[in-house]
Amino acid sequence: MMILQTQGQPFDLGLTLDAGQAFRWQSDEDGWWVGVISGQLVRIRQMSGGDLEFEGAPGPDGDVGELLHRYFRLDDPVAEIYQSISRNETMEGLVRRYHGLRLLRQDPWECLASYICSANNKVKQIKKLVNRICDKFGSPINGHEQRAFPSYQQIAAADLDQLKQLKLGLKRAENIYKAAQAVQDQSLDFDSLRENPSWQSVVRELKTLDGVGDKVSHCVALFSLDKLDAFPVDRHIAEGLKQMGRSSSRKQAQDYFGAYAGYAGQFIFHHYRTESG
DNA sequence: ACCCAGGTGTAGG
DNA sequence: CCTACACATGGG
Repeated sequence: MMILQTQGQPFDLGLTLDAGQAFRWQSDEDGWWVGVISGQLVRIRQMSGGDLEFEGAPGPDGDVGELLHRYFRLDDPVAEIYQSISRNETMEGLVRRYHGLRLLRQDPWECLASYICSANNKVKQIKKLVNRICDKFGSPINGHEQRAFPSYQQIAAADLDQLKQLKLGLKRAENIYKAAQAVQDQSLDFDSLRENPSWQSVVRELKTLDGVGDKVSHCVALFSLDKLDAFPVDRHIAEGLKQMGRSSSRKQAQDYFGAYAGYAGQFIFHHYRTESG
């Protein structure tokens, strides 16, 4: 059993994993969470002091502790971020109430494909679709029931008809398939998008894909490409902004919240999703 | 049966 | 810039 220290910083594992940004985590008994990161099965729970206890075999992408540290964005200046997004009393309240809610740094391809599935779906349904994709096309993990999220190479090489048989709805099978081709032929390059400091150009690139509009492109930029000023607006966030007495225009909200707007959005989303407005 | 869901694309003002 | 609507699927 290994320990990952959170250094006393605000970090709530369950809140973060259950806030509708990643779709493959399952809570076990006794507060354990099971998920797959970089093709590696990980079991993790938060101890009473706040530190994280985890187990998982080190894989080709290195030490699991380092993977988790990266995945959970433990380097984020969270105190500064929470202060920065507390721009009004409502936000102060949300930051206090959901103290320890964090953004994740997900794999861009998995994030993109998952959020193509997210359009006009409930979180519970998105989880089902994503797990269906894994069960059908993902590589098995050494003797576990779970499978990895399929690589873009695996999806690009898949039979489109088999992908369609997963009943993903709308044109998601085609759109995910075409997105995988784009990543494979490097017309879409996640590494350069991550290095690009401008969320605008990242969003512009992502939106050239079918099934990727304003909302999904901002989610991918925020949740996987380190664009913390990206600001996805879905129906919950639009409702939250309205109740905050603000315009639900994405751009206005983004300007209002500033460099860490995406963090603000996650608090708003979580609150108005779970409290149903 | 009707309504909704972390929207998108298209068509028409 | 805006609004209106169809779209596939499953759950309440």
